[in-house]
Amino acid sequence: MVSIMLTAAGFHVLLALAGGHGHGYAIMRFVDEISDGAVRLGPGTLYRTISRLVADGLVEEIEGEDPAAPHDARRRYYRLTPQGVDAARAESALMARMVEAAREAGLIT
Amino acid sequence: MVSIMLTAAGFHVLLALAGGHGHGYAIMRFVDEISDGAVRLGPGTLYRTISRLVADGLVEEIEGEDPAAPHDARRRYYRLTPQGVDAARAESALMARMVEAAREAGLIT
DNA sequence: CTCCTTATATCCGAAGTGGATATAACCATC
DNA sequence: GATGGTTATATCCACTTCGGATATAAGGAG
Repeated sequence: MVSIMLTAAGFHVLLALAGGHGHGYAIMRFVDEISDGAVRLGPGTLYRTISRLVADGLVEEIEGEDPAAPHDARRRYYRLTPQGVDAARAESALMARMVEAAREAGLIT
Repeated sequence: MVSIMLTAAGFHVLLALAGGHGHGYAIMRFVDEISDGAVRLGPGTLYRTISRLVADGLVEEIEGEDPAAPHDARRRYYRLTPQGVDAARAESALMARMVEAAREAGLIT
């Protein structure tokens, strides 16, 4: 498999961050919710994926914290870099084409 | 990652078969085309993925061949089993939800 | 305090991937 | 009927990624 190489887990993380879910545990819950529990990122995959995305320059850690949430010293917040946004867009477009193909094949009612 | 979990390659194969692309090489070209060349299943991943799907009961080999195509003794034809259709439907629905989330996050213009 | 949930981190065996290599049938053309 | 390019399937190896277990600890409710 080629391309800008996002794994499925990587895309889930980018999508969660694009939707404003800024720290690891929130990402995990987001993925669980959006998939109705069908996809579950365990801690191993989750934090490993985040650090890979940081190393690849698609995600960066930010120092601040969510002013709307109570203080929690354990949390580490992240956001997409411009390259991360590009990668998420490209992968979203690809996925939209596949959904379209699935619809044409009668797989979506 | 949980459930009857399809890998990305596995979903691509099911999608190609649902669209009527009945043998390995045709699947490879379908994936290449639908992704504008961004995703390429090499022979290793392709044939290994097919045999895994057969072992899991999502795909089955059929003896006949495409009457519209010239005879080619090398080809091996496949089709989705009912379970394969179910899996493809479930994965398509999940993917459609993710595309929807991507759209809400402004990732699709 | 105690206990449950939230939160991050790391380790290990298992699964999956990519690309190279191999083999051979098919087809055009010279 | 030899030659060479494309189509087609199969297998191997090193590498990456995954899932789940384990560890640690802060936060919050009782």
